[in-house]
Amino acid sequence: MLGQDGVDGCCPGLLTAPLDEAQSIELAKVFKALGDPIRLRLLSMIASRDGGEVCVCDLTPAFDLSQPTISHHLKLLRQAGLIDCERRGTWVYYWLLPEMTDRLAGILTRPAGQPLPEPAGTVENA
Amino acid sequence: MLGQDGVDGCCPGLLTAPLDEAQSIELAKVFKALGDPIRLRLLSMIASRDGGEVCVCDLTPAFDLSQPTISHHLKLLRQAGLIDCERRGTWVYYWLLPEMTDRLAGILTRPAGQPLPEPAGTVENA
DNA sequence: AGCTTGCATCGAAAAACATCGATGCAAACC
DNA sequence: GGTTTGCATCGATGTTTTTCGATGCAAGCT
Repeated sequence: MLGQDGVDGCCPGLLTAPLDEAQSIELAKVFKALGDPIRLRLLSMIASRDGGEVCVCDLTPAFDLSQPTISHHLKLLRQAGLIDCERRGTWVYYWLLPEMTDRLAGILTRPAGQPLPEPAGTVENA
Repeated sequence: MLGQDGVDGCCPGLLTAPLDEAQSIELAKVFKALGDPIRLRLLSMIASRDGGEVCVCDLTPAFDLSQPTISHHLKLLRQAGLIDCERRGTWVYYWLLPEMTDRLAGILTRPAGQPLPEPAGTVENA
C-alpha cells in the first residue's frame, strides 16, 4: 500500500507531474482516511502524545460516539498506513507511523522555485 | 473556509497538538476533496501544467467519465479551496491555489527534531 | 472454573457520495 | 435572429460510508 517504492523514484509529487491511475488510487486511500473530522482528531491525539502511544481507553471517551465507531475509525487509519497498534495485556495502544505523514507532506510540497504563474487576468487571445 | 487565521497562530500542525472540533471539520473537508482518485488526477493535471492553467476541454477527455461528472469533481476541488477557475470566452480555465497545498504540507510536517519514540516493545508494567 | 473489563467484529439502518442523462446557460458563429 | 459548442446544474440511481446495538474474543481477576 503506497510502499516505499510504489511511486517510482519516490514522490514525484502531486504537483509536478500528472498522477497515473494506479498512483492516484493508492494516494486517494490515504487522503480519504484523513477526510473525516473524527479520524483527524484521533490522529492528532495519537501523534501529539508524549511517549508516542495512546491507549484506546483514552481515546474513546474523548468523543460523543460509541466504542465500536471509534474502533472502526482507528481501523481505517491503520489500513491507510497512518498508525499502527499493539495489544499489551488488557489494553491496546496506538502510535503514529510518521513515514506516511512525511510522504504526504512531500507529495504536497512544491519543488521550491516554482514559476508561480500569474493567477488570472492574462488573457492571451480574447 | 480554513482561512489564513482560522487556525490560531497558523498551523499548529496536526501532529503536535490535538485538533479541536472546528479545526478538524474544516481540515477534513479539504482532505476529503483529495480522497478520490479522479480528483487527485485532476488536481495533479492542473497543478503540473506549464503556464499554470488548464482548460476544462483538456481535462474531460482524459477520463472515462461523463462531462457532468468531471464538472462535479472540479466543483468539489474548488469548494475545498484547492483550485479556482475563470471563464474566458467559450472556455473555462482552472488553476491551482498553492496556498492550500502549502498549508496542508505544513500541517503534515513534523517540527523537525521530534523525539521519535520507540515504536513498541517498551513494556512499562507487564 | 466463572466473572469482568477492554476492544474488535458483525449485521443493519441512515446518510453521504459518485455517476449518469437531460437540461440550462453563456459565448461564438452563421 | 437561429445554431452550435463548452461547461454547469438538475434530478435520479446505485454504491459507499457512518453509526449503532449486539455479539465475540482475549486477558486479568476472584
